[in-house]
Amino acid sequence: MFEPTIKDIAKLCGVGVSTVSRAINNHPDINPETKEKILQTIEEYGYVPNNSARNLKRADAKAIAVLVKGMSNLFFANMIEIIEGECKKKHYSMELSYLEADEDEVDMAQKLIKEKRLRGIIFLGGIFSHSEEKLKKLSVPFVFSTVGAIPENISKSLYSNICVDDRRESKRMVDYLIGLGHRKIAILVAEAEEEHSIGRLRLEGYYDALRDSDIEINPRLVCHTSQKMIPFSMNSGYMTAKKLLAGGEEFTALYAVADTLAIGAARALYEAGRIVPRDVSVSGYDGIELANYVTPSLTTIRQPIERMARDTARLLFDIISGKRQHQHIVYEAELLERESTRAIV
Amino acid sequence: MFEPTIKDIAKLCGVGVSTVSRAINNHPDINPETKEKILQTIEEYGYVPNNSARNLKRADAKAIAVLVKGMSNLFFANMIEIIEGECKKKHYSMELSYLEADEDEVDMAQKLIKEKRLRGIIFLGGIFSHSEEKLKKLSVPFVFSTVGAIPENISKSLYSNICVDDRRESKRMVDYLIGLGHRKIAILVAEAEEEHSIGRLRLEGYYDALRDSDIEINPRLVCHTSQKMIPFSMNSGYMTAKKLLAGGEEFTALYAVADTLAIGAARALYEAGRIVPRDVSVSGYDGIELANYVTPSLTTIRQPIERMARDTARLLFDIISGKRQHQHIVYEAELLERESTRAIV
DNA sequence: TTGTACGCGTTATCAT
DNA sequence: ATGATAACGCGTACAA
Repeated sequence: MFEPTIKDIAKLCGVGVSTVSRAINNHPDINPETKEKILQTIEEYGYVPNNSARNLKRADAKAIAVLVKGMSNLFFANMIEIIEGECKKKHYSMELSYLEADEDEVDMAQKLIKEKRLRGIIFLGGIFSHSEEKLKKLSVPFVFSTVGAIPENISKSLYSNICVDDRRESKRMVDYLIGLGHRKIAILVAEAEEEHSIGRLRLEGYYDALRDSDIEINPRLVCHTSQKMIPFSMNSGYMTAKKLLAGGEEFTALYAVADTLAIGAARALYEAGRIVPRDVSVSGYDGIELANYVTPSLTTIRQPIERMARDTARLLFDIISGKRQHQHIVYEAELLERESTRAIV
Repeated sequence: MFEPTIKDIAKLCGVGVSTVSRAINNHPDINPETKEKILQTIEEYGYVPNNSARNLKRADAKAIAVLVKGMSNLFFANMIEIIEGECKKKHYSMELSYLEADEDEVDMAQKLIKEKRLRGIIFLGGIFSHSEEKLKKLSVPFVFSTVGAIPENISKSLYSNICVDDRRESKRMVDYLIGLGHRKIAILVAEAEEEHSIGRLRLEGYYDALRDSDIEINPRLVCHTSQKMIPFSMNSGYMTAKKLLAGGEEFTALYAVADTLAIGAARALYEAGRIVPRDVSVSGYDGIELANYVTPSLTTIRQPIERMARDTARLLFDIISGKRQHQHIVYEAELLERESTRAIV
C-alpha cells in the first residue's frame, strides 16, 4: 500500500509542498484551479496528513483536553457532550482521554500539552492527590470539575475548581432521612480510606448529620464495600447489603453514596423479603438517569451537571483568553425525593 | 514556564542528545552514572518528551487502536478492559478513541495509523457503512467486533469480524416468548431504518419468529422510538411504551431490542398499573449488569462479550504477526431467563 | 561509551 | 500566486 506524503502529492501535481499545504489548510493565497487539482489528487491517492508532524510544527492548536478519571462512569458522558458543544462554539478542538484509576492525570496532562499544543485542560472526576509543585509544572491553565476535595495547602491562584460540596450534600440527604423519622440509618460507602475521596467526603456528611441530631453512630451500620470489587458497581452494592443483612443489625433506612450501589442494595433487600420503602427506605447519590426508571424510583442527590459542565468550559476559555482569573465555585445540589423513601409511621 | 527539550537537557548535563535519548529509552549502551545524572536533571527540570516528535520519527510503535462507536455505551467498557489486558500481555500499547455517531471511523483510523504508527485496529460497535474501496485504504489489519452486519459484497479476505448473529438471537428471544404462550408481542425498536443496523437486524429476527409460528404481524405492535430522542436511552423506551399504551392495542409481552429500552418501558407499564410479569412479560437484549439488579430482574439475551473481546484482541495480534488469516466468527448468545417474563396462564 | 548529523512530514517565512 | 527552505523535537546510523 502506497502511503503518500505531502511531498508525493506536490510532485504528482507538479507544485511545491507549500502550495499543497495551502490547499489543505484553506489558506487564501492560492489559485482556485490549483487548489482544485491538488484536492483531487489527494482524494485519488488517499493522502492523509500526518498529525504528529502537524502538531510538531504548529505553534498553536486551539485545542483543550478533557481528562476523565475512571471510565465506565456513565455519569460523565453528559458533561463531556456539553463541554464538546462549548468547544465547537469557540472553534476549539477537544482531546478526550480516559484514565485508569492508577494513572497519573498530571503526567498525562503534561504529555498531551506538548503533544497536542493544548491551551488548557479540564480534569473531570477522580481524587486530587498531587503536590503543588507538580501542579506548577503544567504550563497551561486548568480547571478541576467534580473532583474530590482539593487540599487547602495548595494555592488557589494556581487552579480553578467547580464542584458541589459533597460533604454538605451528603449531610442533606441524611438530614432528610432523619426528618422522615429514621434513626437507624445504614450507609454504604466506597473508597472511604483515601483522604479526599468522594466516598470519604460523603461519609463525613453522614457523620455530620447524625451528630447534629444527637444520634449515636453505630459502626455496624457503616458498611464499606470490599476492595476486591469494582468500586461503584451494582454488584458491589448488592454484596455489601447482603453482608449487612446477614449481620442482623437493625436499620430502617439505607443510604448508599452512589445510585449504582443503592440499586444493588435494593435488589439485596428485595431478595431478603424487605419491601422498599415499606420496610426500608433507600436513597442514593448522583442522580443518574437510571435512578428515575427503577421501581421504586430512587430518592437521590443530583448535581447540576449540565450547568457545571457548561461553566467549566466557559471558565477555562475565559482564563485562556485572559478575561478572568481562576475561580472556585461551589454549586448547590438538589435532593430528588422519589418513591424509595418514606416516613416512618 | 521553561519547557525544556532534549537538547536543553543534553546541554545541561554536558552530553549529546543521543545520550539523553538513550537514558530515556533504556538503551543498553550507556554509562550508569551518566544515565543517573541525566534522569535526575530530567526530573529536576520537568522534561517531558514530545510524543509528536517521537511518533514522527519512530518507524514502529507496537501499538493498536480501539475505535468505539457511540460512547455513553457502558456495554463496551468491559470489552475494552479485556482488550487492554491482552495488549499488556503482548507489550502493545492501546490507543482508545470514542467516536460520535456522525464521525467516520475509517477516516479516523487512517489518521491514527499515521499519527501513532499503529499496527492494527479494532472497530467496536456501530454500523458498517463503508465501501470496499475505502476499506482498502487502511494499511494495517483490522477486526470488527460486535458491529452490525457487514454487507456481503465486501471481500471477506479484507477484514476479520467477530459477532453474534443478531437476527438469529433476536428470533430466539421471540421464540421463547411464543413458547410461553404469548401471541400478542409488542416490539420496541430503535434505528431500524438503516439497512445493517443492530436495530434492523433484531427487528428482522422478530418477524422471523412470528412468521415461523404463523402469527400475523400487527404493525401497531411494532413501535419505533422517536428519532428525536437519545437512541438507546431509558427515556426513549419509556416514552415509546407510553405511546403504545395510549394506543390501546392489546399485548401480553413486550420485547425491547435493548435492555435500557426495556427498563424504560417497564417503568411506563408500572405507572400504567400493569404488573410485570403478571400482566405483561418484558424482555430485553444485551445482558447489561443492570438487567440483573432491577426488580423484577430482566429476561434478556447476553452475548459472550468477555470471550469475544479476548478473541478479538488475540485474533488481531495473530494477524499482525502473520500467524493467522482473517477470520469471520459468529458466537452463540445466551438467553437469560429471569423474573420479567412468564407463561400465559 | 559517547557525540554529530540527518531525516521523519509538516507549516511558516521569505523570496520570487 | 507560488516555491525553496528553515524550523519543530526526537531517534538513530555512523563516526569517534
